[in-house]
Amino acid sequence: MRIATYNVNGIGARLPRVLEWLDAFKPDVVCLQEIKCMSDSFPVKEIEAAGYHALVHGQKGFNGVAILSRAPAHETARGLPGDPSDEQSRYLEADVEGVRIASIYLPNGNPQPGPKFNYKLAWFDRLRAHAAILLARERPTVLAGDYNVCPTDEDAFSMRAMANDALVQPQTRRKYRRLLMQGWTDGLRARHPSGPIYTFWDYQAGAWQRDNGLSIDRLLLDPLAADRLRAAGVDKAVRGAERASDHAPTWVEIG
DNA sequence: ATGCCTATGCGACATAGA
Repeated sequence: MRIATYNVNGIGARLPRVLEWLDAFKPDVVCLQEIKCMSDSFPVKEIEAAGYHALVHGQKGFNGVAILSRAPAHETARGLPGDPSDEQSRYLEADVEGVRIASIYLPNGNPQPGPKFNYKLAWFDRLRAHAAILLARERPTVLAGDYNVCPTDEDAFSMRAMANDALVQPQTRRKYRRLLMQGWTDGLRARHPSGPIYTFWDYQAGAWQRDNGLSIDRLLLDPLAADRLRAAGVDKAVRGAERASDHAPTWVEIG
């Protein structure tokens, strides 16, 4: 079973790229982030024609997550629990063929310090609280998404360029590390333990051409899913296409 | 030191991204 996460940066602009990629790589489950549309504006017809079911948690203009799956998906959560006043669509969760899968769009948090950074850190705390509940179920679980954190210096092309960015701050890294320490395995790093394995390249300053990337899209596996981990990777070539997202699809294969 | 680029919205520039 191949599970992918892909921040598409607007499904309206990205649909041709997504359909090409689905046809070429045929992932079983796809967690999308930044669809940037309302749920009823999502191109369900086109996705279904490509052979996928679609669960959509949208929002006008910004954010928005979805889960695409070849097998039917049974929704288990819409929105991250813990703050009823949070109206941003950044979390969707479902069971697919016995695997609990979450599509996560963790807040960016820039500029820092400031209210957006505080929101990011608070969101991280809520995610950790919910993740503990998922772990306690002791069922195969994959938390897939754009975590908006470079966990180590190796996950950024330049620490000098990123020094003031919310993605590399010690507070951000601490939250991510605390999440992992609950018992999650970072599937991408488990299969690529050292060196750059970027998943994002900025549109600006020729970042793609210079390979100035960041590694911020990850899939976290509970112990049962981690035991079944076969492979992990980044579909880097997708980033080089015309009108590409600034993120590349990132995936794990579990047996 | 700043902006570089891209997507969206009821738009004619602003906001957000990372």
